[in-house]
Amino acid sequence: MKIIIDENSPRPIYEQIMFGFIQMIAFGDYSDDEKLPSVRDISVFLKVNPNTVTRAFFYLSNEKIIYLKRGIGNFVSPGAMEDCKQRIKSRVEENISRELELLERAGFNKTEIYNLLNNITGRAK
Amino acid sequence: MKIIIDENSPRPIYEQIMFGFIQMIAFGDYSDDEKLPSVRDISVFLKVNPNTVTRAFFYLSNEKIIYLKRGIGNFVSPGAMEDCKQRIKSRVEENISRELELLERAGFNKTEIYNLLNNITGRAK
Amino acid sequence: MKIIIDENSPRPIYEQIMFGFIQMIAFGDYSDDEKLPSVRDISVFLKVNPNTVTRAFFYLSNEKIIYLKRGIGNFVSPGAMEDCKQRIKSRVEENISRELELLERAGFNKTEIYNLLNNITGRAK
Amino acid sequence: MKIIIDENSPRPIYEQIMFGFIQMIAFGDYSDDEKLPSVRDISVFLKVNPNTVTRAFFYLSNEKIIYLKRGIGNFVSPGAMEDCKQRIKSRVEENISRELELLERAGFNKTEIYNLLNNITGRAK
DNA sequence: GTGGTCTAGACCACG
DNA sequence: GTGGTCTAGACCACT
Repeated sequence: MKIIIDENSPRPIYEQIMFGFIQMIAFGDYSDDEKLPSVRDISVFLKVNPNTVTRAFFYLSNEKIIYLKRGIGNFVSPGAMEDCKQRIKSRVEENISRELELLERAGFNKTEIYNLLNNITGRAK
Repeated sequence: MKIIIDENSPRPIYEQIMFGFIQMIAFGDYSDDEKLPSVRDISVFLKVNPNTVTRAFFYLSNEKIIYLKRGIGNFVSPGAMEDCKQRIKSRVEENISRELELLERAGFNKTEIYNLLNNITGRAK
Repeated sequence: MKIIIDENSPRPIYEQIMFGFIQMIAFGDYSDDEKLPSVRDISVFLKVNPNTVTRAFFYLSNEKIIYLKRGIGNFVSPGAMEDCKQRIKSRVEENISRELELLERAGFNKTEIYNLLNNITGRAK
Repeated sequence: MKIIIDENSPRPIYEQIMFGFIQMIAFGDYSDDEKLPSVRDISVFLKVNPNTVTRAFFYLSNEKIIYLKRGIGNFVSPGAMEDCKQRIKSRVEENISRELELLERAGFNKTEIYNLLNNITGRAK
């Protein structure tokens, strides 16, 4: 369970949980039709109210990333891994595009933008 | 006035306004000690509650980007342009870093990330 | 065995099973005092927890549609066929009435409702 | 406000509220872009917890039947009336179809089904 | 004053 | 033991 809750983040906790599972599924920590931990276990582990976890799971099942078997638990939908990777990819693309646009609108020129990007990826290596 | 309010964005409206001014100042639309439009005019123009504009200005003056002359109006702080460019730059760096980290944690490899970035900057040309 | 379980239906599985037997008895698939399949066989066949089948049978025997001989099995109560047909009929009447009321309350007029009904029965032919 | 909560219904309260608004909008009680009562007011009126109302509104806005203006309230989406009528219609069609199928599978013949339908619509007149 | 989020905790249906 | 629903009530961001 790789989720770490940042209580001070402006993002709601249920969203952090939700995204945590998207990441783990994309990473392959849970495979198709594998059972996820129970709502109660997660809530204890993350020190969070069960309702908050339920909410996260609700969104995930709404998005068909997980499915529910009544009285049994929540399971990873088949094909969810690819779906999650795709979601993350498009989210990232969108956000980076927006950020770069912002630079342009603020008067940064191509070279400056290019350097900035190099800087970031260089650090990451 | 280049600000466009997206009511459906999860970002608060006051923040959109605030950031709009940061952008315009960075771009050079307003120079040092130039008077900004009145709260009232802005609120009418953006079809927004005057309180919301006031809040945006409150934060901006808190950040020393603008200053208030009571009874007269809000003015651009000297040196605000450079300050705003810096703010935008570091914000962008931070955000892009975070997004790239996310890709890594989701199991994307260097090549995939590199291609994705190329894709975005390519499109922007 | 004509029962098909829809795991995704909001209706509980035990109810689907229960209603499946009511249907089969009404249709004449089982006659008075005939032995029903064992809980175990049904649970295997439907890929369902035996408890769930037991619960369905419990309600059915509560309703005097079937009766239990301990250690032997469950049997169709004499006269159950007529009973089941009646149950189905009144259930259907009730439900259709409710649905039509709903249309009225939503502002549909007599003609629209008439057409809608025709449409459905037409299709069914 | 035409909603009446049936605490004993198997349907969750939030769903009853949700459907109540769908009905009222379909009926024309609220028109495009009209503000709905506040969550708090509704919760007081229906003697229900505010969270429950919030949940109903959440689903409605998910379905684009209403939209939210932050800090102001919930509003009817333009075109929601037609949408709601359509939703009700297809729901009703689906349910009635299912009920009639049931009759057939239970061994009722065309004439019996026809009479039953006549009976219901006759009563309704 | 508006809705959004969260906690604490309860009860219930289901398997 | 599993999740679904609900209450009571709190705090917060936004307008």
